[in-house]
Amino acid sequence: MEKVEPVSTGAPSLRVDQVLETATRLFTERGYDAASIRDLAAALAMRPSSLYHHFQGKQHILFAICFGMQTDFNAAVMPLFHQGKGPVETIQDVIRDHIRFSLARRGEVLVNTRERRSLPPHLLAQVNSLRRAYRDALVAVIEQGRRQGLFAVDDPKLAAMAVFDMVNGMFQWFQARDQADIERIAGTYVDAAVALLRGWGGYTLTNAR
Amino acid sequence: MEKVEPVSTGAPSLRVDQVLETATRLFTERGYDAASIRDLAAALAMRPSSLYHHFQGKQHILFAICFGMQTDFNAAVMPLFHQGKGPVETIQDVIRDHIRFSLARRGEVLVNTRERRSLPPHLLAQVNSLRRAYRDALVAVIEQGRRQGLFAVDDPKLAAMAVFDMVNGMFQWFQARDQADIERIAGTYVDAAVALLRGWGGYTLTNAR
DNA sequence: CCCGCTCCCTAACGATCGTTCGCTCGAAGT
DNA sequence: ACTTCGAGCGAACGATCGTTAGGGAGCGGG
Repeated sequence: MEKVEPVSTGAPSLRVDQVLETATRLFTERGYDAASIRDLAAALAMRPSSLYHHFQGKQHILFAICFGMQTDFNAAVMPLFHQGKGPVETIQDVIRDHIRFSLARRGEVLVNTRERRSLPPHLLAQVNSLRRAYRDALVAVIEQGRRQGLFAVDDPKLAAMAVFDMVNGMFQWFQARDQADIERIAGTYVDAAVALLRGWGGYTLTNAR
Repeated sequence: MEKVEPVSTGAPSLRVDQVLETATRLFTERGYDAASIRDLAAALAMRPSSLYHHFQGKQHILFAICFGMQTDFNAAVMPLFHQGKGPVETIQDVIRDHIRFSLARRGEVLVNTRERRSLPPHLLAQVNSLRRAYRDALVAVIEQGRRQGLFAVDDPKLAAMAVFDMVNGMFQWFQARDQADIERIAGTYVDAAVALLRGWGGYTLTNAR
C-alpha cells in the first residue's frame, strides 16, 4: 500500500491544509462543540475573522475534514473489492487496508466518527453516502461468502456491522507507535474478522441455548 | 452561607427522575453541548433556574445519568462473574445480560458512551472506575479460558476490547422493538463473541499470511 | 400563628459563541 | 503606474450560554 495523501480538492492550499490539520487536532482533543473558532484561530496564530476567508463557517471546516477523509478512504479501499479474489481474501485485504488507512490518519477518522453528527443534514448526507457505499460493498462480499459456505453468518448486514464496529471501536483506544505496530494490529483484527464470520454458526458444538 | 445539599441521597425524588429522563432524551438527540439548560427546562415545563434546586449544575446532570447507569449496570452484571461456571458459560451469561441491560436502558447507555467525555476529570474518573472494574473482570475470564485451551486468543485484554467494541457499537444503530427483539440480538451477539474468542487463532487452516 | 422547608418563579449577570463589516497591505498582473 | 486580489486585521454584532440572586406560594409541625 502506498502513501496516504491528505488531499481531496483540486486546490491544495497550504493555509487551508494547516487549518484542517489544526482543527482536526482540536476537534479530537476537546470535541467539535467545545473547540471554538477562537481556539482554532489562536492555535494558528491568526484572528478568528481570518478563518472566514478560507471557509464559509465552522461547520464547513468539520465537513472538509469528514468528507475529505471519507473520500480518500473510499479511493484507497473500494478498489480492493474488484480484484477478482475470493470472499475470504477480499475481506482480509479490505479490513487490512481499512485499518492501515484509519490508523495512518487517525485524527481525521476520530473526528469523522465522533463529531460527524454535528453536521447539518445536507452535509451529513454527503458523508453518509460515501460510508454507505463502502458498507454495502462489504455486505455484498459477506453475502457472497455465505452462499459459498465459507461464512456461517445468518444476516450479512448484521455481520458487516459487527465487524465494522469491532474495527472502528479499536481506533478509539489504540494508538500505534510505528508502522510495525499498525501491521501487527491489522493482522490481528483481520484474523478476528475471519474467525467471527467463519465461526458464528458453530457455537452449538458444546453449547445449547 | 451554608450549603444545604439537595443532591444524591439514597431516596430518589420523583422530579429528579423526570429531569434525568428528559435530559437523557435531549442528550441523545442533540448531544450534551448542543442541548442547553433552557431546552431541558422547556421540555420539563419549568424555568432554567429551577433545575438548580435539584442539581448543582449541568455537568452533574450528565454525571447522574452516567454514574447511575454504570452503577446499575455493574450491579446487574458483575455477580454473573462469581457463579462458579466455566469461562465459556460465564462469557455467555455476561454478554447476554450486558446486552439486555444496555438495550433496556439504551438512552442512558448512549449518553454514557457518547457524552461521558464532557465530564470534568474528577467526575469522569468515578465513572471510568466502574467501567474498568467490569472490563477487568471480563479480561480475567478470557484469560482463564485461554489457559484452559477454550479460547484461541493471544492477548486477553485486546480480545476483551474487541468483544466490548462489537457489542457497544451495536447499541449505536440497533433499536429493539420488543423484548423478543432483545433476546434475539442478544443470542446472536453471544454467539459472535464465542465464535470470536474460539476461532481467533484458527485462521491458518486455509490461509497463510 | 409563625417558622422553616421545598419547590419554583422573575430577572438578570458576565462570559463566550459564531459571524460580519470595513479596512489595510503587499504581491502580482497588465 | 495603475489596478486587482488574496489574506489578514480590529472591532463589533446579536444570540445564547450556564449560572445566580432574591423573592414568593404552599405546607406541615411547633
